[in-house]
Amino acid sequence: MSEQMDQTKVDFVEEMTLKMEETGLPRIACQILSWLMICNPVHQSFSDLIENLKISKASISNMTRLLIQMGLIEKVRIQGERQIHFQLKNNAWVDLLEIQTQQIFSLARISKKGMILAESDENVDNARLEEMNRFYSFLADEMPSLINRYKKMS
Amino acid sequence: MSEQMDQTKVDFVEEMTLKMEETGLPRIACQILSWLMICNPVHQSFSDLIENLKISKASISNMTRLLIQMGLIEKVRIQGERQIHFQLKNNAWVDLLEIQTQQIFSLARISKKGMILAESDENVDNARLEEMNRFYSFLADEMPSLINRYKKMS
DNA sequence: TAATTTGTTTAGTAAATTATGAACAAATTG
DNA sequence: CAATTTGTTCATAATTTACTAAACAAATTA
Repeated sequence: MSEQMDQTKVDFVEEMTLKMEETGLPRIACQILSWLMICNPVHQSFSDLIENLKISKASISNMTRLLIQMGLIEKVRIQGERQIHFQLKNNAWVDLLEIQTQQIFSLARISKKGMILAESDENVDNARLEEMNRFYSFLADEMPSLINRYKKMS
Repeated sequence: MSEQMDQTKVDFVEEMTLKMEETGLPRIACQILSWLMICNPVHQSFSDLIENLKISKASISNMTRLLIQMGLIEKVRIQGERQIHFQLKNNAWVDLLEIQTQQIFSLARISKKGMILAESDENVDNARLEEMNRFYSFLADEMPSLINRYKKMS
């Protein structure tokens, strides 16, 4: 029973890891993140991660730092335990989308800049830059309120 | 004057390329895409791209194929010209977001699957999977209508 | 303070990706 | 049909990234 559940967990980690890798995140970061979705307890030490994911200490050090920088996980101190523990942050996924929304702002800004530059050149057809800017300006407007709408749901 | 405008274009291509590279797209694909935002005429041949971007024929062949697969650009035949030409597709950016929305569907599905698996194990705290699923289900619901709202704008 | 545990950093390797020149194939022209 | 142009594919070079083992530093314990 415990054995069987472990296999189920391995499968889940593998599936979620594969999907997350598509975003460009390194494999081991994806494995750690996926494991932290389903582990028991919710916080895991270096040795927990080594044992369950079969990865090196160095990778854990590096990839947890990356995930912390991204705002997806956090370090926690557990009463009576010497080792550092890691756990998924509350609101990790919302925070991630908020960061990605910054890219949308950048693309709106760049396309606007291009429009202004191209306006002074009558040989350049501005339609492409205008369409890009119209779209990303729309998203830049809408994403924050979309996210707020989610946050206000209880 | 033409010289000066060229420099402005080079700067735009460089800035947009740097930003697009953050998404993980190869540098040359980003350069082609950026150039196709501002070139005159809007369609460009192999030799146009080689001349303006200083990149190899082989890279153009490979990276345009990638951009076509992504739905961002298209091949066009120009009346009286032998060479294939490439141009930015209409609605490229909206189409791109629609593809990215597929990822959201996947994450909603995976987290749901995890919830179901974890329910049968009383030792696993389901809160993390539930939060992830609540968020991506929300987005999976909302993104299509957000995109439709944009499409209906005139 | 010596011994042990814990975590980071360094250094090196393995693997994957990106980009190119050259060979090749296909189409067009004279 | 020979010569030229056009675009793809192949082989390889260059770069980057991911990962680990081992060295190291810091903290804890005995």
